Amino acid sequence: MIIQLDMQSDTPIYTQLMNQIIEGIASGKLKRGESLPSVRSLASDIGVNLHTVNKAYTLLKQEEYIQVHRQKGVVVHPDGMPGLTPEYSIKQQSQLRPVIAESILRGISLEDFLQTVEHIYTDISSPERGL
Amino acid sequence: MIIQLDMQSDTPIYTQLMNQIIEGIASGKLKRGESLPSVRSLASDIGVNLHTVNKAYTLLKQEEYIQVHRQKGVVVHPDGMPGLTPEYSIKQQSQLRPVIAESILRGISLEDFLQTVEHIYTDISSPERGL
DNA sequence: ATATCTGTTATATTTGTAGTATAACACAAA
DNA sequence: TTTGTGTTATACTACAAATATAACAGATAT
Repeated sequence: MIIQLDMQSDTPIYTQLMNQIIEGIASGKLKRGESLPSVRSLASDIGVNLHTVNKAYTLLKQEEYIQVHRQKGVVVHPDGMPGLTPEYSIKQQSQLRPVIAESILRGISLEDFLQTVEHIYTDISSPERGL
Repeated sequence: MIIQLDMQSDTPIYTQLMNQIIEGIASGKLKRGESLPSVRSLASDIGVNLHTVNKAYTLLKQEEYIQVHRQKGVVVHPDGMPGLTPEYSIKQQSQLRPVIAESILRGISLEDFLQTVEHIYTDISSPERGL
């Protein structure tokens, strides 16, 4: 999987990494049990420090999106992803609320907002598949 | 308007302030031209430094959500809010994308996600009105 | 066995942001 | 002239992000 980083972004590198891996799993480009690069090789590839990658992996592990074996390396969680937990539901709503509020402030209708969401949703879940 | 801050949150205070003022405007609790507390009085009220409030106000001014007069103080922008600009559209999508990706990863259907969004949207735009 | 490749842990350092603490300036109203 | 605005400047502490090395622990290949 190709990782694209924006070093000028105010989003931390480890967060950008997490987001891209999450989107990779969500889109199906990364499948259950599939291997991810080692912390060192990925760090080397994208030109960042080992610890930056390690932080992203550690957080993804905490959320049970990936598994880490001491010698086998890092793999997408083979048992599948966790579902909609109460904790995630709270996190999700606290992430959405400010975005929705600002959109309302700018006069964006519910219908338009839902359409934007739907567009992004389908864009992520229906990637160009080289079948 | 009552401001509620979470000093334990990893969201910066000035961001929490911005979010609450934005939601206040979005909900109609804060109306066009309505006065906001001075930087000093608000800072004193919520127990933070003058500069923290000033930073929130400065950013809200940059987005044209409020107006700042040197002596009259701070008011909600009297000319109304800016609409859906291209810049905001990009910002909005970059905020939504990671949330949507993670929800897809956790198996949340488009319909369920849209329902969550709709719930938050109506919750913000239909506050308890003491008419 | 012994290199080698994993993740992991431990320090230390640099850089930038968040937040605080004072102080002063510019301007306008009382 | 005093007072209350926003504004600006400076300095400081605290913390997070990121880097730089180094070493440790475990498993695999040679």
